[in-house]
Amino acid sequence: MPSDVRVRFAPSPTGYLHIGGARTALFNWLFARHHGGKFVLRIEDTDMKRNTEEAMSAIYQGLEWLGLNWDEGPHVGGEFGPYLQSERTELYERYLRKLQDAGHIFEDQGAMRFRSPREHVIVDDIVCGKIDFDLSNPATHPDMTIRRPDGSWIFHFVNVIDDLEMKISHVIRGEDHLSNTPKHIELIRALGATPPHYAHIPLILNRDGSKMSKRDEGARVEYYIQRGYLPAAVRNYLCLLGWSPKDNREKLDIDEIIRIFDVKNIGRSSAIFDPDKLHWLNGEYARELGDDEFYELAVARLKSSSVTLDNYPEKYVRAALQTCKGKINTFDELPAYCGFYFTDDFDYDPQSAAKHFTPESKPRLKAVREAFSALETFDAAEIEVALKSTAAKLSVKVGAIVHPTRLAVTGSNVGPSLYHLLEVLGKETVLARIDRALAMF
RNA sequence: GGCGCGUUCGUCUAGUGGUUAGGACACAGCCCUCUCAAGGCUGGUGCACGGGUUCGACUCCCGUACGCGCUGCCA
Repeated sequence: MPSDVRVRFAPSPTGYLHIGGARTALFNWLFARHHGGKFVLRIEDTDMKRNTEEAMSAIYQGLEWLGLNWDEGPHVGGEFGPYLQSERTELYERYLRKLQDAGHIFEDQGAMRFRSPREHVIVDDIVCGKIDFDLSNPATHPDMTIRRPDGSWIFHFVNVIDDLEMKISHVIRGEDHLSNTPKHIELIRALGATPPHYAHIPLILNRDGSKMSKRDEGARVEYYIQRGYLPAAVRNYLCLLGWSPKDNREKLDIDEIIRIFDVKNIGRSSAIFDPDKLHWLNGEYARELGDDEFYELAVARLKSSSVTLDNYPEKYVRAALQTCKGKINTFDELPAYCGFYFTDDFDYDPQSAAKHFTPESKPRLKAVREAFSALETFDAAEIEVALKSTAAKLSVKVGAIVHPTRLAVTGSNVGPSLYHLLEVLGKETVLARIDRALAMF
């Protein structure tokens, strides 16, 4: 039996996809997938002035990146199209006439307004419960305008009409619309139709509790795409804002989420977006990546950074990146983490140098150089033996020679496994870099 | 101002009358260890406040405070 669950995500093209909007889309998508229903994308572009294809592509790209495929909407079509409100004006005219004929409309300075029946409206919300709104006072609940004097349409009207026309069964949207819902219901009833089911989900807030706005860093999905986050991780994190599987699991496969997702389990209080937790979760996903997958993503990220890979054979690049796998949480950390592989011209981190380029370091580095130059095979295992025996010979801890060596060869005291990194770099390069460091003393 | 919604560690959350209030992120310490991560262990911090109801309230009711939303010819 096919499901008659039909939900929609109805953004207005403002040029980017807001992270809160993405979560609203995600919850709609999950609901549709859970019930085997349809997820519809509708673009609310009634404000014609700045609605371009470029502005909309940010929405399409963001949704696609998150894997939120729509069953009906732009690009894919569907039997209830068109899915751009700017192409549906005839429909709105028809509905306006219908309301006029029934005597629900009056004109006010050129604008068309809907005369409220002025009654109590009970919104029976799936997450918020039953809420009684008293719309009897015109002073506090003025008759809403549905069309401006210039002929353009107001959101409340076209949104409601399209939900009706597109046979939307459940309206899952941000809580900021909760107070608007009784007005929408009035309109629907005046049309002789039955309202959809409603589910208003809590908003996502900034660290300081303020509403996330377009100015905030991290408020747009684009930001996470650019910074090298993994879509599965961002999607997983978004699921956890206001929803929980209730069994302490956090990292969840999307198929598992679809299976257990239930709107009724969505919380009622707003949630603060925590970049630290997303960062951690992204690391959890990044560590699970396959070698090839990691390599592809890493190369893609490095290509858009100042690191140049052109002069290095793929085998070298692969080996180098392999030593970074599991060490980073997001790919934008990569250029700084592995840059030393792809240039000999790097600076020594001043704080590390102060600590590890000391007078005692010189003889140690020299000893390391000697041990390395004597090696026949320059691989991680041999390097480890050489470093440890050198440390033993000098009667110092391994760390006492490892740190200066790492600093000399990479410019930093943080990075991949030293033994493996040296193997990748190769004997010649390593010796040259130690010489360069030695010249500092 | 009016109306609506909300309030469990710093943050995300579990919890629906009797729990040592659980987990995760972050933070601190320890272990592991070639650094950093990862992993393991340990630690601290929480039911906004005041009244009820009840033998017993984080849980139910009423207030207060605080936050947020709506109150547009924005969406």
